[in-house]
Amino acid sequence: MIYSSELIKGTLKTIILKLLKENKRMYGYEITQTVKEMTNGKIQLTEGALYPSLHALEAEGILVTETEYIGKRVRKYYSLSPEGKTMTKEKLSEFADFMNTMRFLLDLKISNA
Amino acid sequence: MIYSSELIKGTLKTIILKLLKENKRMYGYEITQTVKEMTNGKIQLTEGALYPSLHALEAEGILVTETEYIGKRVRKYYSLSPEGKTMTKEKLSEFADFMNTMRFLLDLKISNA
DNA sequence: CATCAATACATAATAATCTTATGTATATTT
DNA sequence: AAATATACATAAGATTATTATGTATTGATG
Repeated sequence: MIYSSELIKGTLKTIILKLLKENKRMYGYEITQTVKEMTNGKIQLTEGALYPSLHALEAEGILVTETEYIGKRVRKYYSLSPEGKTMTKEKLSEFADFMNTMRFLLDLKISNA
Repeated sequence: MIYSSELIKGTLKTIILKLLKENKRMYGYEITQTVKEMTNGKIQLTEGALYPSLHALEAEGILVTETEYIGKRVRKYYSLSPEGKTMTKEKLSEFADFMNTMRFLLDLKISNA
């Protein structure tokens, strides 16, 4: 089962920031694979959404990049700038609050699995 | 504090369906006020998002309407069609699953407040 | 060894959805 | 009397995602 796309809307940047917080630096393809594995395939980020989002975050100064070559193939690593670290804390805190609000609003049961 | 708009994206239909499940029938303005009250102002649905969404759900046969007059002022009540009730169960189940996935992915703490 | 799948980037056209602004009108509060 | 609240609606613009396409290298499979 893959979630309907509207559900995932608006969560992409939060996911990127959290993964970069935990893993110091990651490249685009690695992010898609990590999310896919961690969610058992339930969330599959598309390249058409991911790359423009990474570029935007870089342009905003939230992310910084290092380009490396693996053989002849380019790999672009992203990591959090100082402002990015601050923003990540804020975004995660806001998201946690939002989830609690939604859980209350929709009267959902908590799974502790 | 009001949540950043991107966070709320994609949750509107789920909220509408859940409220109509609990309250049998509601009108648009009532939905905005109820959500505002239940979330202490943290989620404020805008009319420009709500009304088109209600119209779309009606066109899909998910919602049915009854128009009433309160004095000279029109009020349009929405309620779930049989298909709407089925869809509501599915959407809420999917959303609960999604929340658990996101909570795991972002490693968020659970508030039982 | 040739072909397919996976890795790895990027972007453009289109679609979907939301924000912001505007419009109309009635009812209530100050 | 004027401002605020109630109650609907829609249009222009912005944002963000989907889908499709493009390029190129590397690894696996028959």
